[in-house]
Amino acid sequence: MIDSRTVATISSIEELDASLSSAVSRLFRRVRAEKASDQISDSHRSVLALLVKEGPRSLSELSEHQRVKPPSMSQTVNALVEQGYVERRDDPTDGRKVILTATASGQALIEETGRRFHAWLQSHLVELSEDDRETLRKAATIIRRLADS
Amino acid sequence: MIDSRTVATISSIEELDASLSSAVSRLFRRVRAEKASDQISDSHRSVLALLVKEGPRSLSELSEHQRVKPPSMSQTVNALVEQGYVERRDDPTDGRKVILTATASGQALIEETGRRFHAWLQSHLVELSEDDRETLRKAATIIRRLADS
DNA sequence: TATTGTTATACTCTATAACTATA
DNA sequence: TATAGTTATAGAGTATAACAATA
Repeated sequence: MIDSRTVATISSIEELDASLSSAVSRLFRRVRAEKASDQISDSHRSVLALLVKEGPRSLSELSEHQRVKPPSMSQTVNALVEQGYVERRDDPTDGRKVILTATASGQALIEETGRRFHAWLQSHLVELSEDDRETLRKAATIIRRLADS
Repeated sequence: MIDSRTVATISSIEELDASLSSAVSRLFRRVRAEKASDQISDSHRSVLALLVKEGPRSLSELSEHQRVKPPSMSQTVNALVEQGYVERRDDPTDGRKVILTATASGQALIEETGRRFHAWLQSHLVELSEDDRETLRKAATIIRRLADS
């Protein structure tokens, strides 16, 4: 049964949907623009950041996590190894596998990249009212739940 | 001067930054995954959606809006014209310009794409409490302000 | 001269197919 | 046989450089 209250809810959900989609998409583009002033590409940084934050991984683990095929990840890893950001060594327990580890230089790069973006976002967050920040805190939790569901 | 209260604010802003960055990034990836089940690529759809929603544009207007160089946009537009989603005609008032317009087929494609994604998001939004939706409404406004600043 | 757009060419990231080496 | 990874090759999207046409 659809009464007037249900109709109001549907309409407000469509508006929320449109508003939220647009806002998130704009923020994401802004994030990308900040990151773009970097030496390293988005996909390379994303792999390097995973190795820095979550430790060594095999090639297939990386390719699954980034949702690319193994040959693509192989190429990405090659570039990172050549640039000295990642070290590749054989897995002693399984000769088919390789273990990819971020080097000190790779760690430093990720920290610098993060520092720059977060400096941008934080400088804007600090200008908000505490009420607005509290709203964003709650929203982040809700958005994360939505994205993971 | 940094007192204990300032320190507390800095720390909470760092946490909000981390939490918000992560949540937005996850939602965006989820959005992309929904869209990926499409015939048309992300960059092409983005251009077509602009023409559908905001009306005819010149090539340089499109390239500026999407932040790509004119030759790249020229190629994107070529593909959309070949597929029948966009019509290209000369600007009667300025012989250098071209006017790009979405065709009926292009409009239909964007509507279908939107329908599918919004169905996903809306189906999740209706499951939230009204309080959570109100939080998201406020957050969308704040996030948009952040992204545009 | 400056602006609008196109063509030619190259680079990056991704994919599929075919292969090697190991389990 | 199945799994982990690499090499070869191709396609999509982007860029720069050089160009043509118009203002």
